[in-house]
Amino acid sequence: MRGDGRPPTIIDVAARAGVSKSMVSRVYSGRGSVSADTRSKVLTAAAELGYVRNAMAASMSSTRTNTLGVFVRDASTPFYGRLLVTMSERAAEVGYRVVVATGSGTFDLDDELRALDHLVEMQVEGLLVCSGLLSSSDLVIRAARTPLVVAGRPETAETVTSVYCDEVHGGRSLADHVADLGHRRVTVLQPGEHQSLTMSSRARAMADRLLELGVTVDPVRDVRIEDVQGPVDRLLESGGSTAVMAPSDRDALAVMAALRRRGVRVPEDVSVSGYDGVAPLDSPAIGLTSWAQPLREVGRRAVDALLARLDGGAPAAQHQVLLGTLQAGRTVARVH
Amino acid sequence: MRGDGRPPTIIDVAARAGVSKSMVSRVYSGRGSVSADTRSKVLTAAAELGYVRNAMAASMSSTRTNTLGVFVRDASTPFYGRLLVTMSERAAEVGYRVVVATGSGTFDLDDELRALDHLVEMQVEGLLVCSGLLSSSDLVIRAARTPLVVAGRPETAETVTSVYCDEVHGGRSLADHVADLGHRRVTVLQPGEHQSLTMSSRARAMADRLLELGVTVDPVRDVRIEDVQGPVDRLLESGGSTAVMAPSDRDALAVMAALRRRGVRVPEDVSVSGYDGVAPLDSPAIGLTSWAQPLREVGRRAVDALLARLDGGAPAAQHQVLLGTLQAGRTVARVH
DNA sequence: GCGATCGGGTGGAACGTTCCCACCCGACCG
DNA sequence: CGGTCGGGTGGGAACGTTCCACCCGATCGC
Repeated sequence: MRGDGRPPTIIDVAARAGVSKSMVSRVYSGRGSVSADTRSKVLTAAAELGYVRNAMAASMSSTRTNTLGVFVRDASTPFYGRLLVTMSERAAEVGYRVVVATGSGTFDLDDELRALDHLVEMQVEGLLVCSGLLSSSDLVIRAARTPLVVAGRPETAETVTSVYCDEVHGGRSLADHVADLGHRRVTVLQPGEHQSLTMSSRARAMADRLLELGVTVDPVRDVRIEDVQGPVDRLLESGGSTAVMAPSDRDALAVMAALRRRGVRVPEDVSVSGYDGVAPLDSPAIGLTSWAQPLREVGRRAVDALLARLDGGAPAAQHQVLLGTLQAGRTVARVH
Repeated sequence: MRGDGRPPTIIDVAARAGVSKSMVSRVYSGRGSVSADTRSKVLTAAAELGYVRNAMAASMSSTRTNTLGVFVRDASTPFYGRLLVTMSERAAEVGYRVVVATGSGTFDLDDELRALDHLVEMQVEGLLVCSGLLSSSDLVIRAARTPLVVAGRPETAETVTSVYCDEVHGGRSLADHVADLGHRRVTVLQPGEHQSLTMSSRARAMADRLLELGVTVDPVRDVRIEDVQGPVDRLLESGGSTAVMAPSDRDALAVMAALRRRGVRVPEDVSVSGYDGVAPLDSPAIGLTSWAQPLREVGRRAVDALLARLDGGAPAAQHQVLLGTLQAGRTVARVH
């Protein structure tokens, strides 16, 4: 060991074990052949010294990091949290490490781009991006350098692979369910495209389908979750709609809170539906009616798609579209 | 640029800009002085080449990574998710990067230890650990090499710094609330210490306080969240308790689901309380009565405590204990 | 019995940065 | 007017691994 306080290196271990540093490297990297005798000498010397391998130096030298970068918009939400966990699980299964960058509610576009660039600087071999905010062109630039897979939101750019759910199918199916239960006039919350691509498209699908079915739609456009009270109050004043379809579970919860504040019962007086099907709102104790996205499947497939590109063969870009399932809860009641 | 397909390095940039590699390094690391002219020459050359800095090589050479490692037990839960996001936010504020490792529901102790060791191998300068599973002695060993802060669970070891909430205060206060509302017989779900240190101690505090107040306690020990139906059924048969206190919001939700399955209304027939105060159950739409832990504060302070140790001065180990606040919802009703 | 093969081993050159030291030169000081 | 200072610059030695070329002796097929 060196005199100073720095942690021991393979050279220190080699000296103590009486072998060359190459042997220590072989023991730890698992490449090349080592006799049982040498291996145990190295291992005991390492244990005595308290040696731990320097993964950075290793990948610096081998120019392989065995690491995937995951960016999620906000890990504290169940949607992205679930995606993050499945991805890191799957990556671990196939022998990759994961470096995670997460934003938060207050994160803006520049922050997200910076976080993404950080990941690239850390020499990740591939990038998994989960965010509705980043624009396609921003991603294309980065995808030129590092293989990139977008998960959880549609992406049609040629050079970017993506795995996502069919928002139109989901929105229409959920609208079917609401109409089936007898609702003839429905308020649909429709965020703008600048707020979220996924939410606006699923909400548009809901409205379109309802109209097709002859249901009257009260559209509320560009509504933000913080001020959902106003639209809800107006809905109650005009008194027409028997149901509110929100573009996400989170929005549905906000609507339910606003209704409750006015003494309106869900679903006896007004029905409410969400979208995403995230925990814990799917619990029977709450019973939110929603459209469940197969997030585990999305996460798993996104990792696999990225790996396929990394391991060579895979075509430049492929787009996998998954379907979800109806989560029929208690917040949408039958009307007569 | 080199002939092969490898990404450009500072040497390539230097050649193109007509300066030495030292200059390029200075421009990107911000250390040392560079004339405005040289800086712009370097920057344009870099842009033309599509150069991105290799963060690994940089920290390899400087033996400083500017990176903190965060381990959370399961990022998909709101509790750990919140902790993770606040920590990464705070770290970003003070100029550190974060490498995250997350387990999942199926993660066992060995997996957690491996994940922790991975983080250390990646040369993080400090470790933030959020998990009720890891034993104190496992952590002490790792803390010897890398400064380590435990967040969200009590830790009394000498060499480990910790930031956590006072479980006894919280448990007792919540018990006070339930007793105040007139409940004279209460079922308390008490997990074993091997399941979770925090949950078992808060549950014990609840039971103790209720007994002090002359309330009859029906203890249910070592209950697991999957089979909460049995205890709930027995409670209904014996018919004594007017309230169930669960050791977490998640457990409370499971109890509510089990009650509903038997046609029992909450809170009209039986009251239920949780613990943690996590989103989205704190929404007025749901109104779960709980004890809210100041997770943002825990996360922020944990990062700051770690930084204090890194920047030298801080004492070997300090333990910060925070208090929570009552989240009075609607799931615990007044009884007469 | 002899070249080919193979398991086990060595030493040194990468990998892409940072950091230290040496150097130059113009400005300022006594 | 010589000496000192400091901004700007270049060269080379780290940093801790992996990987490659090479070496040695034992076994193998013929």
